[in-house]
Amino acid sequence: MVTGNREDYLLRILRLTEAEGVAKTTDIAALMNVSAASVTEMLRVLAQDGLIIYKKYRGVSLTPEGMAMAKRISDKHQIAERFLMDVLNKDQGAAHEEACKMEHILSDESAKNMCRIIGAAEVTECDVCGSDCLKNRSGVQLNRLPVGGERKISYLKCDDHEKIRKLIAIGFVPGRSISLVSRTTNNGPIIFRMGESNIALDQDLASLVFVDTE
Amino acid sequence: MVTGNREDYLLRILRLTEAEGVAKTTDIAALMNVSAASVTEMLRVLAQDGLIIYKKYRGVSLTPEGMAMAKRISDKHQIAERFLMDVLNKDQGAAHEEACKMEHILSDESAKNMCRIIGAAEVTECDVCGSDCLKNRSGVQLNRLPVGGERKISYLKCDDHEKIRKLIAIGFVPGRSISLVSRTTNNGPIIFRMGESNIALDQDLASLVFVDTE
DNA sequence: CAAAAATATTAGGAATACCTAAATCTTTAT
DNA sequence: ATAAAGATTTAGGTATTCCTAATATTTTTG
Repeated sequence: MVTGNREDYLLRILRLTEAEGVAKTTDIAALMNVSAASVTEMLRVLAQDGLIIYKKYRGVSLTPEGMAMAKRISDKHQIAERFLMDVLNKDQGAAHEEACKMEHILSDESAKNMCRIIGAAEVTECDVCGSDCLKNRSGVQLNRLPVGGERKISYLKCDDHEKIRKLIAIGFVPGRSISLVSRTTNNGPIIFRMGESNIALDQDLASLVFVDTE
Repeated sequence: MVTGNREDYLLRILRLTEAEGVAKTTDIAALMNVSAASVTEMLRVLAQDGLIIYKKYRGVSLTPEGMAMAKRISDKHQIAERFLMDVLNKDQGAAHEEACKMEHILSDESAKNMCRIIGAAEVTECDVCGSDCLKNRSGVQLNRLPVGGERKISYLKCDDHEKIRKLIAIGFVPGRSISLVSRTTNNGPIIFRMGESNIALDQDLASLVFVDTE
C-alpha cells in the first residue's frame, strides 16, 4: 500500500531527478525536512515496492511505475494549485501549500473536472487527464453556437479569475447541457437554456465558455 | 497534535451524539471499521487532549473544544461535498467519499470561498464561514415531517457511508420532492411518496434525510 | 594517496494507530 | 438475584515513520 507519505517521497525524487539527474539521500532529506537516516529507510521500502531503483551510497532513480505514480501526483498538484488560484481565489503561496495536501487525495475524476474549469494552456502532457487536458483542446465557444442544438459545456477558458468565478456561480459548469435559445443582433446578450431556466449572457462572457464540438 | 485520524473519531462521536445522545465504543468501532479495543485506546488519547469526556464503560461526550473541532470538520465536509457535486459534477456517493478526505485538509479560507460559489442561496451559521454558509439548508429530518405536506430533499446527513449509499440507491437524492404518507406507531417504518411510488423507510434511515424547512 | 570532510547507512528507540485474545464490567433475562 | 450475554477494557503485539548516535563509505584535498 502506497501511503500519502510515500507519495511525497516519490514526488521529491521526481523533482530532484528532473533538476539534477539523480536524487541523493541528503537532498531528499533536506526537502522533506527529515533526517538522512529516515530517508535511507524509506528508500529501502520504496525499492522493495518496485517504485525506485536504489543502490546503496549511490542515490536513486524512479522505475517506470514509480515515474508514472510520481507524474500523476505532480499533475494533480499542478491542477489543484491552479484551481485554487483561479477558482478559489488563493494566492500562489497558499495555493501551493494546500495543493501539497490535495495532490494525495484528489480523485482522477475531480482532477479532470478541475482541468476542464481552469482550461489554461499551461500543463502540457498530463497523465491524469490524458489527451483532453489543458493543451490544444477542441471546442466551440458558446457565442458561436447555432440556435437550437444542445451541447455539453466542455471547459471554461482562463482569462480573468473574476469572470470564471462569475460563470461558475451562474451555473456554467463543465458537463452541463446547454442550448442556445436566441441571439440578439450585434453584441447584445445571448439567451441560453440550461436545465429549467433561461439565462442571458454577454458575448464576452459567453466566449469564455467552450462546449463539445458536435 | 490532532491528526486527520483523530479528526475522524471526533466527527463520528459528533454524529453519534447528535443521533443517539451518547457515543458508545462499539458504535464508534462499527462506523470506523476498527476494533473496539482500538477505539478505547483512541478515546483515552482524545480525553487526554481535552477533546472528549470519557468515563470508562460509560461512553463519551464532546468537550466544548472537541465540539468546536468536530463541527468545523463537519462543516468542511458538507461544503466540500456540495462543491464536488455542484461544481465538479460528481454524483452524491463519489462526492461524499472524496469529501471525507477533503474535510481534513481543506483550509478555512478555501472552504469559505467554496461557500461563496455554491452557497449564495442557503444561509446560516457555519463555524467555518461565519454567517454566510449553507449550514441552514438543514431543515427538518424526514421522520419529523407532518403527514401530507410536500417538501424537497435538502441533503443527506453523513453518518455511515453504507447508509448514505443505500438512501441514494433508493432514490433519496437532494432536490427531489417527497411527502409523508403515513406513520406507524412507535419505531416502525414510515411511508413516503416520491414520484409515482410509495416507499417505506426505517426511522433511523429517515432521520438522515433532511428536507427544506418550507 | 592518505586523512579529513562530507555523505550515507545501521542500530536502537519512540510515537501512532491498528489487531487478537483474555479479562472485566454492565445489562438482560430467567 | 444471578448467570448468561453483551459491551468494554487490558495485555501483548505488529507496522509505519520518524529520531539520534554510531558506523561505514565516498569524495576532497593537502
